[in-house]
Amino acid sequence: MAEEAHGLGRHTRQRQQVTALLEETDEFRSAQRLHEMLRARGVPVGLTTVYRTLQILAETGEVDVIRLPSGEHLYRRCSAGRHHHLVCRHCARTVEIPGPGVDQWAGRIALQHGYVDIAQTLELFGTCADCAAQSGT
Amino acid sequence: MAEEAHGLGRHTRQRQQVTALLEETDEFRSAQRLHEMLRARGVPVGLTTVYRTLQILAETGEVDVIRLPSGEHLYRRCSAGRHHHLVCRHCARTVEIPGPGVDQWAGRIALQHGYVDIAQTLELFGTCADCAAQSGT
DNA sequence: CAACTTTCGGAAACGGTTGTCATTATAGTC
DNA sequence: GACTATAATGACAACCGTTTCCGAAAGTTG
Repeated sequence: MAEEAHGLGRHTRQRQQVTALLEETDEFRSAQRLHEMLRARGVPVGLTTVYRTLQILAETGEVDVIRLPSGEHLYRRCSAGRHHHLVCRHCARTVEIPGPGVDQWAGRIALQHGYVDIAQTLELFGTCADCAAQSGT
Repeated sequence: MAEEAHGLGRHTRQRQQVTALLEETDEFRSAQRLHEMLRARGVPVGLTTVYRTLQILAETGEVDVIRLPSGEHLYRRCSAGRHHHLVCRHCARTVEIPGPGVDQWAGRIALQHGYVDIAQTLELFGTCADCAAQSGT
């Protein structure tokens, strides 16, 4: 029997590389960027595979996903616990915001209106101190 | 001198039709759907124009916009005051949630981390009572 | 090692949205 | 009412991140 500690099925070289790359930093990065980075370091992996791997990891909750206003998805290794993100819209620097309170609030609201199976999308976008300083002066 | 009560520039037949259609109901509808509806009732308007008009209306805060997980945008005439939406993921029935509290919370968090110029995206998606009853039984 | 199954990955398709640009409509001015 | 500068229109093509297709390659099992 195979070890299924992760949501992925088979233990392939490509998937290992993707997850390894995600482990390296906390930055949110797009699928395309991750693909680029792997190619740059000589790992021959297809863009399709990167997308698929990230999709699986996202479904099983092993990575966090946020969606930029532009529509592209950014991925990052997941830290434990329910939380939201405060993301710099220029450099993507991210701060994690523990947000159990928002969940409760959402659940309460939903119940009041008879809605079930609630999902919420809460992300905060802003300009971080560094980026503000650069463009400001 | 022209009347500039709205954010739109010239007062064209097409833009009047789009805004008029938005006034009719509170439903969230996509640009494509609005376009379809206008054509169906014999108003010859281009899809591009509908997109552009909605974009302007959204920028000037005259319509609310939400983004579905699929990436498509839904528009609806705006009601006054800061608020969020509880949207049924099946029928798009929407309840407005007054949410000044979330704004304050977001502002406080952002300040703590030195972020400025904050924008937040908070939408609640769920299944409304009717839709839940239909699929459940 | 052989047989079987999953995964890979290049290329093409997708779908909502935006850009292009010649044509048309609008709103001040004469 | 015409005239004219200028903004808006709209058919079509381009965009762009993402997904699908499907034959080839690699992983897994017995």
